Amino acid sequence: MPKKTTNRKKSPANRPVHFWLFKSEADCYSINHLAGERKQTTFWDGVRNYQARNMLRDEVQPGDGVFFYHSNSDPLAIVGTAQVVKAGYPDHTAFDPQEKHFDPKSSTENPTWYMVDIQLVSQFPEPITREMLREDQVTSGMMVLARGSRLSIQPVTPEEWKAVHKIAGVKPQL
DNA sequence: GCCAACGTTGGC
DNA sequence: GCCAACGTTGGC
Repeated sequence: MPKKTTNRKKSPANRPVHFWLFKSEADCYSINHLAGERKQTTFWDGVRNYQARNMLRDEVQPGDGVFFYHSNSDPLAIVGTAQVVKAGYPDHTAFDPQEKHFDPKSSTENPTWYMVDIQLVSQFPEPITREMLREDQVTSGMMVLARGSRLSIQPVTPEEWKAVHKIAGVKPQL
């Protein structure tokens, strides 16, 4: 058997790597926050939308690529990439009344909300703004640009993954 | 700060 | 199960 040369985490059942876009308000949690974490890794808590929850719980897998997007910020942009390092597990911040995203419906026995762990892969040399995304044939179709697009966890196609890296002038590491 | 789009809640 | 009212998101 030849040695694997990539450092990519293997996905379950040889499932191909999927790609996602995670939104975060930069004031609340920016890519610099992630870069400053121990092991540059964090748990992605606070998602309180069922469609996004389903993706975190069922579809997002270790080794998957994540675009880090700053919403409600200046600039509005994809600012870098991360990789998923832990698959969906219960979001414990829903259990704690002290937490902003506390939800009494969710319990340890029957958790409503889920999160994954992600680790920083790269910060782009320059933020890839919505304007830049609109100018490119491939990326202009991304969900994040769609009118009224509020989903905080969004699927990204492999073509979009490549195209954003091309705009950024960065070689995809995933 | 405005407001359109969206998701959730709750009365019926 | 419908749908109006409401709260939130998030671009502009």
